[in-house]
Order: sequence, then C-alpha cells, then structure tokens
Amino acid sequence: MAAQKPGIPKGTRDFSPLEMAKRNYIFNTIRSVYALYGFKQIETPAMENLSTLMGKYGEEGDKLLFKILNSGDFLHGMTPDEITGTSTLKLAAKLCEKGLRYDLTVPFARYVVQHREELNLPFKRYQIQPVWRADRPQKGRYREFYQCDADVVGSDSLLNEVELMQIIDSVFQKFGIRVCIKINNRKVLSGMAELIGRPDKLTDITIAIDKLDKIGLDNVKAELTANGLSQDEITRLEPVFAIKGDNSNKLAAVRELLKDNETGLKGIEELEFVLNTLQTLPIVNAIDFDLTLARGLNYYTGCIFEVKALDVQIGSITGGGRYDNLTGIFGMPGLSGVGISFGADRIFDVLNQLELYPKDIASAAQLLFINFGPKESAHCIQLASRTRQAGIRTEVYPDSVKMKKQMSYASNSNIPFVALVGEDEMKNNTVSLKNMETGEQRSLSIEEAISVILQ
RNA sequence: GUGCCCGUAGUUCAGUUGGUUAGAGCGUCAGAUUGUGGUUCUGAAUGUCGUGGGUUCGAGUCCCACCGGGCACCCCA
Repeated sequence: MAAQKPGIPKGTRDFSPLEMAKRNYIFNTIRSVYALYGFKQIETPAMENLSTLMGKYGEEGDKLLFKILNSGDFLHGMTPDEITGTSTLKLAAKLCEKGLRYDLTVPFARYVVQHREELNLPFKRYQIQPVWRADRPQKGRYREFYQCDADVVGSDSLLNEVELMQIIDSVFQKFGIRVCIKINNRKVLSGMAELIGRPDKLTDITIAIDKLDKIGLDNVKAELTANGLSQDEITRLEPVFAIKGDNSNKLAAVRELLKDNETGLKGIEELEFVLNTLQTLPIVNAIDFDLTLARGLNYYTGCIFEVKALDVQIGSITGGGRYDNLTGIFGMPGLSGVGISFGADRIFDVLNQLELYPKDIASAAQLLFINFGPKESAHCIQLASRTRQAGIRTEVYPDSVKMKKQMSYASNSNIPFVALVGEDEMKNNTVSLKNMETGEQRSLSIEEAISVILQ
C-alpha cells in the first residue's frame, strides 16, 4: 500500500510548541483581564443542534455552517425520490441534526436559557474556544479559529458597555498593540433608515455605508441604487456622509439630523452616556464614534464596537455589541445581553508581524541534565527531583548519546542552563553547571546550582 | 458563490526559444573535536518536478482535465 500523504483540511492549522507558547500568552492575557472584571469561564460543546444555529447569522451565515452527518444508517426509510428529488440544502437538513458552532454568542444564549434556574443574574461569563466557518480561507481568515468572548446577560445598564470598552483598551495596552476602537449604535442606524422611510432596507443600507472608506461615496450610492433605493431616498441619506469632526461634534450633528426620530435619539443618548463616562476614565487608545460602523451579525440592537489595529493591515481584531433579545428565540424573552469577542488568531498575526512577544516566551525548561550513562542518569534523576521541587523546570536527557547531540538539544530548545554530572562530580557530590548564554561553567553543590538558576 | 495567481529536496527558491545524468541557500546527518552547544571548516544524504492524459524524436518547461495551495470580491474574527 502506498504511503499516505499527510495533510490537514483547508483553512486549518497545526500549532508548533513555539506557536502554542505565543498563543497561550494571548489567551492568558485576555483571561486575566476578564477575571479582573469578575467574568467567570464556561465551555460549551464543539457541536450544537443545527436548529440552535440555523437562522441566527442571516442567510449567508447558514451557508457557512459546518454540518455533521448523522451517524448510523441515516438513509433508512427514505425513498429514492426523497434523496434525489429535493435540493441539497433540504436533504442536508434531513441528514444532519448537528453542526459545528459558528460563534460563541449563540451557544451562550442557548446555555443561559437552558440553565436559567442555576444562574445568578446578571451573569458575566467568558469563553475561549474554537469556532468553525465553512468560508473560503484567505489572509487573516481561517476555517477553524479561536474566539475569546465576554458577555453580560440580564442587565440593561450601559455601565456594562463602558466596562467592556475598558477591557478592550486594557487588553491591547497589555499586548502593546495600538488600536482604534470604533463605536456606533444600531438604533442610530435604524433611525436613519426610518428617516428616509425605508426601515425595511436597514441591512442593505448599513452594509453599503460600512464600505464608505473602502470604496468611496459614489460606489456606495451605486450599491444603494442596486439594492432598490430611489434617487430621492439616497439624496436624503447624504447629509449623514458629510458628518465629520470629533466625537461630540459628530454626536451633535447626528442629533440634529435625527431630532424627530425617537429610535435614533435613544441611540444618541446611549452613545453619549458611554462616551462621556469613558472620558472620566484612564483610557489609552482612541475611541471613535463611527457612523459608518455597521457589523454584519443581525442580532445586534444597541451599541456596537469594532477594533482595528493601527500598525497592521488586517480586518477587525475584536468586535461586539448589545443584543436585546437573543434568548427570546429559545423561549426566554426580555433578557438583554452585551458582549465582546477578541479574534485570537488575528491578534496572533498582528503580534507576529510587530514582534511584540515577551523575550522569554520560547524557553520551556530551564535546566537540562546531560546523560552520561545508566549510573549517572540514576543519580541525575534524583537531583532533578530536587531542582523541580525548587520550582525549576528541569529535563534529564533520556538517552546516553554523544554529548554534542545533548548540548545541541539544549541549545536548540533555548534551555539556559546545562548540568554535567559524571563520575568525578558524583564522587565529589557536585554538579558542573554551564550557563549556555555566556559559556561559563562552574563546579557547584546542588543547592548552589539551584540558587544560581533562580537568580 | 464569483474572479485571478501558483504547485520543483524537510524548507525557501533557481532551472535559458522544449535538448544529455534537475541545481543552490537554509536545515538534517557524519567528521575535524572519545566531557561541551551556539561560530568556523570538510564531506554526505535527500526528488513519482502535485496527479493523470495529450502534443513532440525529446516535456520540469507547451496544451487539457483533476487535485492541492494562495490572494481578492462577497461576507466576516
């Protein structure tokens, strides 16, 4: 039989030890900030019932769901006509009851409803797990990637929005990534759609507006026309594009435009509260009220956020917003939620490009015992248990191969200290401790060696 | 779902209008150095040229199909 070529599915990745060290640094940093604000961790299964996922992400999202074929003889009892006569999508619905999760927000909403009796509201949870999308991979886009979500459900207070913005600011400060945090409010966007009398076109309008800085005003207008808006309606929308200045200028201008629209004014008030409160707090990164921020997921109803890196060209690296009734679909209405999601894989790409990792990230062990033979290694394994007890990450080379090979192993693994314990050292009850960075070597007792390494 | 680019050693790539036995850097392995890595020097191994078909006296090179990878749009983290 011919040897099988190894490979992994498109859009997925293996992570090397070095990459895992870097990724754990990312996860741990985010985790520590979440914990600092009182969020508690949960996990949910990789797969959900397809009925939980379908219809939550729009038509486009449904197509991007990975579906899991039922196990067993799932064609049993189906007529040939049922198999070939229906569309692929309908057949898939019959053959697949489960799907891989597409994000962490919808499984969380499902979790909240299912465990409502045990929850202590308001419930602040965080969740760091992979999600899957059957998208075509490209730069900064994978089929399996990690999200790091924090959400609060059961509280309408805008203080939650404020704290989530603080978390975003603090996380990127820790990473050393300069970002721009954009904020908008879905109610403002709804107000604008109502203003021109086309609330039915809200999604089309927001998606078109979202592209303003990318494709320019003329192309946005063309897209709006293509989506069925009249010339007159587009003209009435146009003042929105002209709004410029700092946050308070923009807010005042939008307030003037939407002065007769209840929904829009509510959105303005929410934005003002969040932005004014943040002004009293020590925020480092720029916060920008961006009227053209829309966000694709259609469950958002209030404030929405998105974060862009200033020094790297990549899609948004964090997003979030308020969703007023996500649990309603699962039979628990009237519960509001707000949350954010850090895109760990894009942050990974940004940190790699800017080389912002801490220096010591690559070293696993701190000390390696060279193996001279069975007698010596039996002695070294005792010494290793002492150094480990002292908290030193220690390895004993398992085979008594050439010293050159063992030294290269230490060197390639970035292990800073090597201990040589041969016949002489055993007799004198010492170790020869070599500092791999300086090349300096000293004969020490094990206690002395421990204190040198711990310095 | 639409459009464009690319598949040669473990890896990054070179390979002339189609012409004999397909090359280089890095990495790997061995030695210089039997208790010393990272530097240096010497030597060695490694290929179904993505797969299958076609054109040709002759194909890594040209044509077709398939498979795989990347990028952009759409959408999104």
